[in-house]
Amino acid sequence: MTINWNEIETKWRNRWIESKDFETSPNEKPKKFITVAYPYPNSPQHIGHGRTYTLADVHARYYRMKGYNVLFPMGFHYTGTPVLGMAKRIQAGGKKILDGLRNVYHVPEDAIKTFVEPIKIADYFHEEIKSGMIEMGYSIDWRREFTTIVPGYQKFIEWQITTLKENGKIIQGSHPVGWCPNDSNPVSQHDTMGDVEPKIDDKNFLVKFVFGEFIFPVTTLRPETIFGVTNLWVNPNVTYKKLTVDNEKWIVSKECAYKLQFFDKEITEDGDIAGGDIIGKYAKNHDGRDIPILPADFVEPGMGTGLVMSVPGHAPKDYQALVDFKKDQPLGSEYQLIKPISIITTPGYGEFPAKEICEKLGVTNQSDEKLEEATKELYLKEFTDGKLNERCGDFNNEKVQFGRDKVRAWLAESKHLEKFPVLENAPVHCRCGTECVVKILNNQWFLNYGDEEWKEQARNCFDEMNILPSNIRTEFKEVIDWLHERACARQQGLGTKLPWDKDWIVESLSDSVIYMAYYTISRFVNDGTVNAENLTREFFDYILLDKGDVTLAADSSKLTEDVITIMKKEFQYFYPVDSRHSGRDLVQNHLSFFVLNHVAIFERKLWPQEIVVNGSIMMDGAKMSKSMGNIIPLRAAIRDHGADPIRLAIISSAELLQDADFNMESVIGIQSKLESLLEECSRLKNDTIGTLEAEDKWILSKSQILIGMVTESIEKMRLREALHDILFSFESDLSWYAKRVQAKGRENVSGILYKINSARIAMLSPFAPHVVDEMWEKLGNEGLASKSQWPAYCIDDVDSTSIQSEELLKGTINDIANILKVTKINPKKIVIYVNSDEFKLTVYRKILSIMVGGQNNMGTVMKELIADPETSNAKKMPDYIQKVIKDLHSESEEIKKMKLESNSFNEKEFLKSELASIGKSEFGVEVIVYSESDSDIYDPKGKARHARPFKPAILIE
RNA sequence: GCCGGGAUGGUGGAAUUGGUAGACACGCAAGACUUAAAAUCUUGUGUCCAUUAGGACGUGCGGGUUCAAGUCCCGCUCCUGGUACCA
Repeated sequence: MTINWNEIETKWRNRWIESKDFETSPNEKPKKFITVAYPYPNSPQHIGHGRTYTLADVHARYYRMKGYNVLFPMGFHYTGTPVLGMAKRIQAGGKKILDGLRNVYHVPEDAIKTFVEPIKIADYFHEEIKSGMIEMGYSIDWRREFTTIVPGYQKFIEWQITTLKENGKIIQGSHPVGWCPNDSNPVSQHDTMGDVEPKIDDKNFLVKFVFGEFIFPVTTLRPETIFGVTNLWVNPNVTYKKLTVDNEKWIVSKECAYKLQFFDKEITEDGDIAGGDIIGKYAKNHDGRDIPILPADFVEPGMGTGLVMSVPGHAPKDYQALVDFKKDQPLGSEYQLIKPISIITTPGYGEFPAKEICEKLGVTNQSDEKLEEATKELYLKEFTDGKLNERCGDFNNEKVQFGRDKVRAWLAESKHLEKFPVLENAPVHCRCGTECVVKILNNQWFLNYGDEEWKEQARNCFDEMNILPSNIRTEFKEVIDWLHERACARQQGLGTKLPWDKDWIVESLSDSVIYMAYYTISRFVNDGTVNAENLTREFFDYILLDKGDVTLAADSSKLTEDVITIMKKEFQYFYPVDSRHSGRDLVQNHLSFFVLNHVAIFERKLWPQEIVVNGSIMMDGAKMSKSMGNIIPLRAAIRDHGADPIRLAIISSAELLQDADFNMESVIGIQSKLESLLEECSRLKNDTIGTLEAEDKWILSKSQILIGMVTESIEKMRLREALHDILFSFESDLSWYAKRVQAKGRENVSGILYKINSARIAMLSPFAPHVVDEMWEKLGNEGLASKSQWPAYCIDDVDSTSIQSEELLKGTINDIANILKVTKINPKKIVIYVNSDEFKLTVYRKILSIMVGGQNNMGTVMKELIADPETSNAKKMPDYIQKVIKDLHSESEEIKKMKLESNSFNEKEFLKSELASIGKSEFGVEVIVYSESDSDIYDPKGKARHARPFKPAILIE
């Protein structure tokens, strides 16, 4: 059978929409509130985006079948800058982006024409993504949909940010950003040529030397080396500038003077000074030592301040420059007395590591390229393994990696040091062509995530929360420890203005942290019950925080008390969030902020209950990227292969946190699996079930076990495993059952198969909802599978005796087949000997009980056997013990437990009645069963004595 | 660099608390069916040695703990996510 996926999917999707299956309002049932991070609509969805949403949808559908009233809503995150950059590029006729829109995303020309306006881009992809979500069968309550720039949402964000400010979570300070001097705007990846992210190196510092009335600032990444300074380097060919910087007189290069303009300092220019005029003089360092100023051509005016401090003991470049310099100096010159100063002790290096490494690598002069390598190697080694020595005063014996920060703090305190952030990956160019600089924004607004008390509350929340998979918990812990102030407003982009400072827009990762609460309100905004103007501060305070009272809220919002009460009930019913799904890339930001903001705003009982994190999707081993290369648009994939096969392929490709490698072969495999399942369902009928035979009891028990396992897996969001069990593992049980039924020539099993498959199909419904509703219909069941009850797992329905007896039968058949394979005998007669020795059985069960307890060492088992008077004679049969241990060792924990639980049964009777049919059909000869103690036993080769419980001896002639 | 996560056959990946490593799927090979091919079905498939029986080795590398290590500990190598105005 070949399925027309789109036809089936449309049929059922329409059915769901007509009966408003996913429109969820408060009722008397217990609720689950499942949310996913909403998408940013600047491109169509591809398979990779589909993963998180599909996982969440399966989760939602599962809970719905479990009897919960499940709310699964969706919004669209318009906040931010990417569409601004896109619009700019489109307006400029950027070929790359236009090609991408036309050829990869297949956006119609009419739409592209409108894309010069950022909102139109978002609107277009919003609809595109929404259509994809509908086509994927996501069970979303679309009545609650919103974008983050609608007035109602903006009111909500204003309330949120005001509340945070009043709770003392927002502070003002300075912050370095990448900046375009031409546009007077911060630049991000989307604003630069080549889409490079301007990276700011905040670990770069400026150290001040005193030069007469002037300050002589040099930059360094290693402030601790101040103790090892022997001289300063100045380029003799450069003309430097004299500046007044906040009441200090500085000498810096022209390039540095330009950069300083953006550092929030008051600067006036006082004229030039030639490098040559400074050389040969002395500057004083932090402790008043006279430091000679020497010439060096390698000093680049564009780097740092254009002035360099020389630490020849530990910096290979400085060492080599000093060597080169001394060569040109007369023998008696005082400069010949300049010697490197050793300040760091590093294992593997002597007093002057810079000298050693230069000699090791054979560096010949200061323009030698090997100096880069030498610097890198030594820098790292000294950082990780080095210790400051006695020349470093109070910092003697500090490890470099800790000492550096202490030295920095100490120098900063005495005003000898300040920050000098630089662009790590300079030069970065803005799209306008201007080279970007670092700008210090001094009136920046921050969320104070560094606040210890706040962190502690977040930790409490995490401690109580369910985190799936659990091994990501440590990462959250690290993130909370490491978080500090984070800018929460920016100067451009779509979004909501800061209520108290309208020059700023609430940053996109700060306006998306507690919006799940807004889903309970948006329904009323969308249907016109309330307008944005009604959403006042007192209104939100009353509904979300239970502050004030209904009268106050009604007065302020101009709404009736009834409406407010209904809305408050809606919020109280659905909140808190029961599960939040997201990709792993959001752990360090969104998900952590989500928790931090909840604990800052809401009372404890409204804190989130669970976070589920999934890995990304790879395509043929490579990450799917927006650079428009290897993406598969979701809607195209649905059209070509069907939504259900895509859903299953996404889920079955990897466990939750693993990166999933998506490939089309698996989609094809899944399609054929679903096709044969649908076919099977068309054949089965709800016949009455007669008297149960051994294999019927077994397969019914196995299906109960399947229900138990699948339910447990889904609870832990181990969806790959659950799906695997439903589709594949259980298949092998069914084929064994088919073999047994066929061997007996039975025709009366349709009712049993119907029952089993109904449960199996129902469990598949959250995963492949469309085709399963079709299967459900084919089975002749009432209603929809997606609205049916999740199959109940009942431990009492598991017949452990039938499981172990069937295992015995399978094992015996297997053993016979193995012997036949090895011996290549063409069997004429097969004889089975069953154990009947009571003592052997007692010992067997004793060993079983020991092994279920976790022990399986021969010595331990033997000791325990001997200790028990009932089995102490076992010491005479070590060979038997060893074999039994081996037998049991190869069985799963569950089987062992079941064997132990169930009372022993009559092996002989069972094998006699069941082995005949299957033996005949498998091997084509009669299989005769004897008990070891039977008087009429046929045992020409004396095999019978080898029989063990659950391991009959076998004779083949 | 720092903070996380990871490395298992030809491939994707199982092995959940230390207890048969390689489940399951793909691929490949042989066979059946077919004029042929595709599809389907059956069988085989970690490596090496061995005609067989069987044996040895084997989870990135080097050590260690344990009766037992893919799993725990120490030291490396490589890959990967994040690294703060990207959503």
